[in-house]
Amino acid sequence: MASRHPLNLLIRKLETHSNLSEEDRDAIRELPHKMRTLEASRYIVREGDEPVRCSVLVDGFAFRQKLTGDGSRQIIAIHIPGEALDFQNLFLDVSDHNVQMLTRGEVADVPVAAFQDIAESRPAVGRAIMMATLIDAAIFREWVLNIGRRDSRSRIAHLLCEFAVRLEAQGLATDHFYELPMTQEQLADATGLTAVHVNRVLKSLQADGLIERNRRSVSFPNWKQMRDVADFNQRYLHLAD
Amino acid sequence: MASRHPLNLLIRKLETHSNLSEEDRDAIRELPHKMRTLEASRYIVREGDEPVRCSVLVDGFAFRQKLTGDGSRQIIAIHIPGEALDFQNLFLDVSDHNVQMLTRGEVADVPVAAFQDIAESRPAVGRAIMMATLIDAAIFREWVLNIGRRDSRSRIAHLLCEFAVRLEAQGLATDHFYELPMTQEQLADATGLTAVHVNRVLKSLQADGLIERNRRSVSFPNWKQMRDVADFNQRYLHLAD
DNA sequence: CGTACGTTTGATCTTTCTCAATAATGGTGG
DNA sequence: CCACCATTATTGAGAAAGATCAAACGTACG
Repeated sequence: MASRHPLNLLIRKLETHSNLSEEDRDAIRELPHKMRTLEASRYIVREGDEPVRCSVLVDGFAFRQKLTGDGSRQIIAIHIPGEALDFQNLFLDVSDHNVQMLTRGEVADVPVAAFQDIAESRPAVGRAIMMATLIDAAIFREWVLNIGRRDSRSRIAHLLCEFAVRLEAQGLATDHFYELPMTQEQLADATGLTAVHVNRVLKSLQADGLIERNRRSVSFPNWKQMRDVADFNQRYLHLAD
Repeated sequence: MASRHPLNLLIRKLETHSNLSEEDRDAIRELPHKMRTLEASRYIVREGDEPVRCSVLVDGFAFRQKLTGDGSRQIIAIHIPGEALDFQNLFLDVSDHNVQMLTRGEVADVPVAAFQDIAESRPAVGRAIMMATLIDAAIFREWVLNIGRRDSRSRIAHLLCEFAVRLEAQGLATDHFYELPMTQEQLADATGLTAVHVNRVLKSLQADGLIERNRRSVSFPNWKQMRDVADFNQRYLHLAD
């Protein structure tokens, strides 16, 4: 059944910002690929690697990460199902950062050449891939702003909002409610803060009725107010409609 | 004379990470373009704009910038002559950030369609443009790390090192000596600090013999040590050789 | 020569970090 | 199903980095 195809999520993702024809979609489904199940924290790309294949995240979550010389970690991006993890390195000789699984999950490994072929033979697909890559860059830019110029409260709120909107766009959450697969330590590495401080900010957001937490799930009783606190404007995500 | 051609700098830039043939270079020189002289702080792209042309910086410096809701500014990237300022927006409908001149300078405006044509008709050029875009993204990632996880001293040192290496790769500086066209206020907006603190850090770097300043020019008496303080590793710039 | 902008300095305040300890949670082997 | 262990979350107290406020000093330029 077509809806079970592992690359359907990639199609859905590409269609949040471009238009594809039925033939384009079929061509994507016909991409050769091999499924792999990966444990949490397993590396998918390591700094210094030459890119060999292109992995599409099918199930679970992943993140990009860089380390400073003294070993502290900065999470640069979080990836959700349907997103390709290697477009950023596809045309470069060596990877300049790491990509790791955040949770247990599955990836579909597609040969680089197959992606290059489809991008050439189907201009709409090529354009969609280019756009997805540029939107990743737009998210990096927003993260620079978030970490450089927002205080810890807005910063964490912004991350939570971004995640909510991206999950909903991808059909993986509704009503601003979702499982947040990150520990407070990881949240800290994503926001340039410490885990202790993240804990305090989360509690304060909760005390103010801006978020509700239960285990790892999060929801926003007052989305509008939350968006204000987060200074969140989704333009940079370039979602259609 | 060919060496005077304004797009030669773009060619030089593209050749720091890809190979182009003589025909590719000629085709770039034949791109239709119109020169404009712009004053410092003049906007080239504004958030919300639809991209219409693609400007290549020929002389002077420019920067990318985003603002928070309460008006504080984060500089996301600095651009030097030879770099294209609109690749990041070329395939997206609306710009999600601003691009402004840092100093007085000149840009060559190239019609978007001309860039798309050359990218299609000359695969090596298309690939070089793609790579330049991906390297911009790699620089954004390093900035996230820099702002998120380095202290103010390393942070500023890192910015100064990056600038030195990029200028030298582009043939615009030698021996780790250059004119830094930024005020301390702008340096602060680029590093997520305040101008006052930037001033203190610069003085301290100077006191420790790591930098020498004279007006706006900077040099590094001890590059190796500077690189250590900055935790600077140029891999993310993906320079050939 | 005066005005605007950029730099420098001092004093004080805040945010966030660090260190340390305790509590909760989840998963595992028996 | 239970006891145990490792990880994650929570809390408090004190320290530090960097911000803020305010003023003085330089410099460039009309």
